[in-house]
Amino acid sequence: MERKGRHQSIKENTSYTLAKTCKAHRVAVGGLLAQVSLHPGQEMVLVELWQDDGLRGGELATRLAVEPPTITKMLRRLETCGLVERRPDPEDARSFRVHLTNEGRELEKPVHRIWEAAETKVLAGLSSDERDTLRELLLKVRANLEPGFEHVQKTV
Amino acid sequence: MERKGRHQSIKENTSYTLAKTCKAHRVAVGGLLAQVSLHPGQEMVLVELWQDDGLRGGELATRLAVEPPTITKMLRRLETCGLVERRPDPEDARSFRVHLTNEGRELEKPVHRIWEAAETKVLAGLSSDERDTLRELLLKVRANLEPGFEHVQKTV
DNA sequence: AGTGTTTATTTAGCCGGCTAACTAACACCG
DNA sequence: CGGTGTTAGTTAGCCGGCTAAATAAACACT
Repeated sequence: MERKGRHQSIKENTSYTLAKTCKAHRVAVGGLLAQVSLHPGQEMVLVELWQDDGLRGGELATRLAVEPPTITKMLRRLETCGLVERRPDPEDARSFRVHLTNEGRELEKPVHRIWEAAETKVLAGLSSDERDTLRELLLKVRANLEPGFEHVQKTV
Repeated sequence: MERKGRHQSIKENTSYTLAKTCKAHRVAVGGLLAQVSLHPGQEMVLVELWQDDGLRGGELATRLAVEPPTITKMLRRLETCGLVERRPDPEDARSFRVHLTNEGRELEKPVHRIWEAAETKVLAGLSSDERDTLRELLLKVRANLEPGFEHVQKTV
């Protein structure tokens, strides 16, 4: 019976394990982010801005692989918190540029430390080889799932 | 400079890649689940019920690693859709049992197929060894992150 | 120039998820 | 028996995410 698939239950899927692992990860990071009064997801906006301040709203949405309305609301809240500010785009009156405030810039190190703590927890008990392998495999999977994301294999 | 950590940017973290990979996965599965009018996350409730019909609300929350209010709202919606029904627990008047309706049961195969499609997409281009390795590594990471989740190594 | 189309963003409203605060039933124990 | 504390769920309200529909500026073409 049930000869169609390899799996008795969805729970056997690697896909399922990926989802559950990620949920656990989000919970873990979320708990740490609360220390700096950030909600899970908001740090991703800041990561992009720390790298390239002054992005346009649409570009942010693209980079985060998120729909525009999500950015609208997140930016409103981040602006209310005083972490970013929106400035009109001189080249296009439809657009705006998102800039970090000093307060936003000051969060970089704390959030960096939080992500390092998460990294440590995630990789605990894995050998150096296993860590590299996991990273490479996740990048491959991401390339499979995310159109437009291309994984360039590390020079091995 | 910046001798403290190995990473220049959070984007180098395996942790970051895990989060991004999972987001892509959620989007992919979500797109497919729309075919059966399910929102991402709802299928997890059904997975538990397909395995053990008649669970109590609290038990569902525990298994999904979700807070009770989340279950309250999800069940209300699933009930409205006619996929599950709540029946009073004869042994405890505070509690209730969640039972699948016929309609809920009928979703098992379609959702199963959807997850298999996702699985195929996730694992595309990975060798059999790589697939096993990915699965094992994800389980280890999950065990690192999720208190109470223990990964029993497969007999190798 | 004027009309039509495409592009950037917002609004409204829904869903999954959370915390905090509340209610109601059970359980225990003096 | 009755009071106290614990346990199961709900409500309210917030945040990240989505879709559909509206707005408004830029562009494109006659």
